[in-house]
Amino acid sequence: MTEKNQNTETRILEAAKEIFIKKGMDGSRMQEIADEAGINKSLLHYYYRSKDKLFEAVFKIAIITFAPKLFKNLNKDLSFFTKIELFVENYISLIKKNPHIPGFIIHELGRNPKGLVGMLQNLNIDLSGIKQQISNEVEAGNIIPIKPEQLIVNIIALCVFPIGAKPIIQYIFFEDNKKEYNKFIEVRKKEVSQFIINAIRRK
Amino acid sequence: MTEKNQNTETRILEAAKEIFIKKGMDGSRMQEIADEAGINKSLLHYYYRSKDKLFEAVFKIAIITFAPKLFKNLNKDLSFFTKIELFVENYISLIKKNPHIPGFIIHELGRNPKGLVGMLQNLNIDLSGIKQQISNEVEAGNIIPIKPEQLIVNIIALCVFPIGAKPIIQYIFFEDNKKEYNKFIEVRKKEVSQFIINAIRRK
DNA sequence: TTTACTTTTGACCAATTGGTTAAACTTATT
DNA sequence: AATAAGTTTAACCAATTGGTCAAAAGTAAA
Repeated sequence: MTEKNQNTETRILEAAKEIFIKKGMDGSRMQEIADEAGINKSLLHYYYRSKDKLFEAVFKIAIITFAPKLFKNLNKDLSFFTKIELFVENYISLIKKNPHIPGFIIHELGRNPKGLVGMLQNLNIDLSGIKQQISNEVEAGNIIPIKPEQLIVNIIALCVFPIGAKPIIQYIFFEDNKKEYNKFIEVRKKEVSQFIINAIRRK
Repeated sequence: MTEKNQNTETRILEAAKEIFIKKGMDGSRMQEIADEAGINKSLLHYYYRSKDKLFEAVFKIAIITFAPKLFKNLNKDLSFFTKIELFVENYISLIKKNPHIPGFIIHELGRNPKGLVGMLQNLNIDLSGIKQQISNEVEAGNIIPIKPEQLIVNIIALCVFPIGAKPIIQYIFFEDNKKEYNKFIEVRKKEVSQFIINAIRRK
């Protein structure tokens, strides 16, 4: 693989990511992706044989961006609540940089669950560590009784939804004022973790 | 308008709702909608002139289903926390019956914000009542200081996200076991409101 | 330079898709 | 029954789209 080859392949993937994640599989055109990458449409088929193959590559990237290093602070020597604070701040920042990814994943999974859910298997996401830690905190009486799945989903919901649903929230609450909305999200980086900690802390 | 006309028009709208909300504007075919409604494709254009017009009708229905009677218990003579409990239970039940609507709205708004956000104007959603009530509760010292927008978004996020993201959650947490996932959602009808109340109640 | 190989392009194709149109069929009115 | 109006259908069309293919352009080795 020559260097120019690599460049082209990367440019294609970057362009496909941009278009697919914004418009979805069905709303994206191979020609548009080629234009975005600044190449001939035939080259798309030269590197990735079909639209489906190209989409698959982008979908994997989206999942990896969305699902992953959530728990990079998990093994550090920090209190449970501090970990929550770090996670919330990191995750909101991450989603804010890729605001279309949640909607993209949800829409595409709803459209083709069989084909795409299977793709998750390759990424073997392991939550046993964090689940165990939550159970420990419950047993130690540091937090109220709560199923690990419920707490994890709550945390992710509070981080992801407000950014995924940006257009509605920005319109309904802030009269479509982008700056007001951004301020709203910035505030959440601190407040969401306090909200969560209040909810689960033993009194 | 004769009765048969009404029937046909209704059947078309029902079919369009089914298809559009599941597959999105770009992924839906007029022929498929016609088949679903059991009529000839030309009839779609006879009642709704174009795909866009038909989509617009469906999108409005989706918004109305999603955004609306959230606050039907708002004016009853109940405590603030009881209202939250009622709202959470009602809203989760509502979304559970229409699980594709959140993803649909988010995806379509992301695809065409200019055209569709404007459509929200017609529905003049009024949150001033609930916002005022939250402010009152804060001032009365019944709940911790929190901006009404933050609390409302938190509540909706905790209700909507776990159902909108069903395929992922069902796969990651419950090995794609539908019953386990359903139990998970049922539990949330009670637990989410307790989570919220814990988070905001003055100690 | 010649040869062999990869990369890139333009021209082209078959299938699909939203939409049109004229004719057939219903229904109500006279 | 005849007329007029709305309703439904089949056949058709132009445009778009994913994909193919052979030729051109670039690259490296001989």
